Amino acid sequence: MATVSRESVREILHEFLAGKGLRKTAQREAIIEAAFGTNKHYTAEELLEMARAIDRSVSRATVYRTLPLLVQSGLLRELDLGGDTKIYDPNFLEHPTHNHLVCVDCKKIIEFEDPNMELLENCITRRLGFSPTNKMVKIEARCDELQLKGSCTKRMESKA
Amino acid sequence: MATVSRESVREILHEFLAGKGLRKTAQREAIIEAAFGTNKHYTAEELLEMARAIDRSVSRATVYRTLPLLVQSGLLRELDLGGDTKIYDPNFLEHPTHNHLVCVDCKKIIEFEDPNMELLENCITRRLGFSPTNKMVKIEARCDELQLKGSCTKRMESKA
DNA sequence: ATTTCTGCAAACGATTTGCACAGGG
DNA sequence: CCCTGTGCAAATCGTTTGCAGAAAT
Repeated sequence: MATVSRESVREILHEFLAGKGLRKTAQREAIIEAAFGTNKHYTAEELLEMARAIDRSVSRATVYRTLPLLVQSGLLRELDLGGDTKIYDPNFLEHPTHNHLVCVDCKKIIEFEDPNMELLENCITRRLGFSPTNKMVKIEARCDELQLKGSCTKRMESKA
Repeated sequence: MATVSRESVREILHEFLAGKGLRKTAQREAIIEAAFGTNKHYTAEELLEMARAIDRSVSRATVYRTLPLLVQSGLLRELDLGGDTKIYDPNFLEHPTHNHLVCVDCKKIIEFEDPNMELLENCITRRLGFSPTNKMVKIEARCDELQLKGSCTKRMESKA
């Protein structure tokens, strides 16, 4: 699935940080490693756990301070899928135009890409006088399980 | 703009509340009056102010306890447009399928309806095994001002 | 009378921030 | 060395909740 190597991500990030006069620290390295060592979504708290598995000294504050940097770099996407926790998605390099479908009950997230949607988004956005930059579409819906059984199996295991 | 009368809203809501064995109180009346006395979006805090203008005794807690009821009734829509504050939209009776476009900078919200988008949403949603219920699309983009001047006039006056 | 509602203030949970020290350049 | 980065713990901010009294049925 990952067509962009971990190395190039690290490289891009190093350039990005260097360009901003930011330093290369063990904690940031660990966070970066954790952030792009998966292609699953995660919360800040989950990223903290993952980063700590690499470097025990990483603190919550540093994760929260580093996340905005990763987002600014363009390699990480911050998703507001409802709920009180932000979700981060490391899959945008490979699928820059993908969107999200979220089950209203179990919050299961499905990523999808659709050229028609892409096209239509652009049309609508322009028609309304906006510039189609940084678009982001979320569709809330009911997953099959919810539709059939009235509740979702995944409901308890989901974190957001 | 408002084709659904305030009276029918009140009626529907009374039935809804009665059906749940809920009581009709002065505070709820004030909140309902405030919530549907406008067709603009508002936050919980803003609704509190509006409701207090009608009945000074309305408290923040009651607003927060009443909002979910109004949402359940189907007359009020809760929007997660990013940011840390939920936004409520009383315009869904008139425009049940409308979506939102949000400026990434000034957070200006534009409502739009588009039959193609509607159709496409349904197709995609079904294709992915979800049921097209309770859909909700948000497009983040840059408004004209932001694009041209690099910042938005509305930036300071916007609340969310 | 019984049960739901309410306001108040304390509790909450995610995120942010002030501070003094640690550690890159 | 200088200045940024860090962990810690306290602070925020929107929202939720426990409680005792108030009001609706």
